[in-house]
Amino acid sequence: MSVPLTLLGLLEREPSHGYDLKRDYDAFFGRGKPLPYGQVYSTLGRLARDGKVVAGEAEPGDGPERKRYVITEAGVTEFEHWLGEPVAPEPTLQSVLFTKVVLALLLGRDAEAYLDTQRAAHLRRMRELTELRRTGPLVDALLADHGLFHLEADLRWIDLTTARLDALAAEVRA
Amino acid sequence: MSVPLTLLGLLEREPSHGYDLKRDYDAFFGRGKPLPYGQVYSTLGRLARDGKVVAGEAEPGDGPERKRYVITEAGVTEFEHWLGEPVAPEPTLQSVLFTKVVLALLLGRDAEAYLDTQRAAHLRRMRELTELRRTGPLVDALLADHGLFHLEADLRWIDLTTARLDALAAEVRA
DNA sequence: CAGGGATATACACCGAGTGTATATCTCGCG
DNA sequence: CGCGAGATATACACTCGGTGTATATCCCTG
Repeated sequence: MSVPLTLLGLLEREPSHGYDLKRDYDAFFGRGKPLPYGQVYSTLGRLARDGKVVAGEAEPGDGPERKRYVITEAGVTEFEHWLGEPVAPEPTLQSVLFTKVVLALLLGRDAEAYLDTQRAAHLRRMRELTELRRTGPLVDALLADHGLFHLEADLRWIDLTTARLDALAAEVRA
Repeated sequence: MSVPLTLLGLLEREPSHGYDLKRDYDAFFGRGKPLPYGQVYSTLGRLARDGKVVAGEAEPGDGPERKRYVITEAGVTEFEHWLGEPVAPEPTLQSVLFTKVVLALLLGRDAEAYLDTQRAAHLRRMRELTELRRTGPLVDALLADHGLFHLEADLRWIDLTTARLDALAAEVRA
């Protein structure tokens, strides 16, 4: 999820060490997918190489030595620009669901059965997210809603595609 | 989009060369994002290394030399399994939209302005996709619908988040 | 027969992601 | 007192996916 820019944003808040950045990232954005340490330091290394941040000398603090990273002017500029720009909305028109359906049709497999199991998996996940939405704090609720809306979108597409399966098969085999 | 499995699927249809695989992939799945040659051959190399396909000797045909790739039993098994399994529905609960909103709030930027420009970008893209949906063949229409459904999902989330912005700001700063 | 376009593959490089190793400090417990 | 567990902190090696570029052959046209 655009880790370099996100770390840059956290550094814009205040200078920090890799370890703390990882904690912050996980607290704010890590829902169910914590940032691995390996990625933190390699990302910081690239940011430093490109002049977006500067790494301080290793300082013995309480605890092991650590480096303090500070964002640069170039880093701030880049981050501001990214934050202001909207995310490109569905630029590629690709989806694994579509891929599996077409491959199933191409190879004479049961595409409708696949769509059914996919629908079931989606419904299961929607029940989980509905529960999370109900019990969690606002941040979790918003993320659950985001997931739920997109799962609903998939469900609509699954139903639509199920209805069009014969026509799609004809067009694909042509 | 899971390129290795997709190529495996195309090879299950019939043995083929890298070049033709790229053409087939683009024709069926490449909508606006053709598969680069570099990725074709490196992927085939990995599939061959892992025993999912076997590469024939280079054959002089009409045209330059080419290698014919054939799927193996192991490859078929792997592909069948993948095709039957549903895609994991929204496992991570992460989204760039959410990230940008939270970072804007954390750093005292205008999150609502960002949400507005994002909404505008989405609406613009929805008009494009609506047109594609109207004029294109069924395959394009289905992909456009998939995109449209997900853009609508984002719009709902954008509106919801706009309405909750103050509460979210309070929770994030805490 | 020269050369442009289609066919076909190889290679080098980078970012992202994963796993593992390593070193230091703190604190509790016998 | 000292020793080991756990928290803190970074480095490194490796793989995959993705992008761009180079290279070689054949075909067709003028």
